[in-house]
Amino acid sequence: MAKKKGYLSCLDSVKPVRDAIDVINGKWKLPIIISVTTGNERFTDIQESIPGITPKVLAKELKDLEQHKLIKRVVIDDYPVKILYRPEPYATTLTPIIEALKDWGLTHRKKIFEKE
Amino acid sequence: MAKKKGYLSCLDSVKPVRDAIDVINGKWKLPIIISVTTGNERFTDIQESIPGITPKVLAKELKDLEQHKLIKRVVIDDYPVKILYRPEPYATTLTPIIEALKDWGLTHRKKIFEKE
DNA sequence: TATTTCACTTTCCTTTAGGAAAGTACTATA
DNA sequence: TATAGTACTTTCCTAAAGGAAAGTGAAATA
Repeated sequence: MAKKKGYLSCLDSVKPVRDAIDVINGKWKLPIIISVTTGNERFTDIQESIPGITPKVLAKELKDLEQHKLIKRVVIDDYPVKILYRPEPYATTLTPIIEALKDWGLTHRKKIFEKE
Repeated sequence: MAKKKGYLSCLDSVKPVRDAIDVINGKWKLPIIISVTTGNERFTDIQESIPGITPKVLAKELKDLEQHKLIKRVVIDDYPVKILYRPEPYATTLTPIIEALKDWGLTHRKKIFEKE
């Protein structure tokens, strides 16, 4: 019983970890975050900055990222209207995690390919 | 050109980040890692410790985790042979990342559900 | 001899992520 | 009037993840 409880309380950390991973998971989330944070604002600019992405996927991922408050869709009411995508300051809270994942991923690749 | 180079060098971090995420991604990787590190060793014990997992998925994920050197498949040559799954010390290098993801995931959930 | 346990594998099916190509509604420009 | 740009949407398709259920082969137990 004590063992089972211990296991279940460990499982409690699975959900938030999954929540976090889901935000940056998928083929295009990180490239889009990077593109927007490096200054690309227009839909077509973002699209052209990421080779291979289709407008369908970009539209869907931008909505996702907006729901997660990482970017903001800004409508500029000129004639014609402009639509800009801008990074939210909140997006920077992801940076240390992405760095940690990057570092681990780099050493892991070495670990896997080192002589057995 | 400087801008494009900047973008491309940012993209260089996408691959290692993906490498890292792939290791812990999917529905069952974390529960299995947790189950093994908390002491479950036998296939059926691990299976029973994770509600809902099927033997097919467990077998596949255990192979994956072994390839990534996070766990070890140990064959004990008694009669009958026993097969044990044990965590590798290397698996602990994941802990700070999982903790960071958990913390970010928890605050993120609050952020998303706070009044707009 | 029959049943059970262990560690899986096999087959079939559904769901989800993502790609390719075309279309759309509006505006601007030649 | 015709073409081009902007920001998408729609439809159709494929591949991969994962689930359900049954099967397998060897050894242990009743």
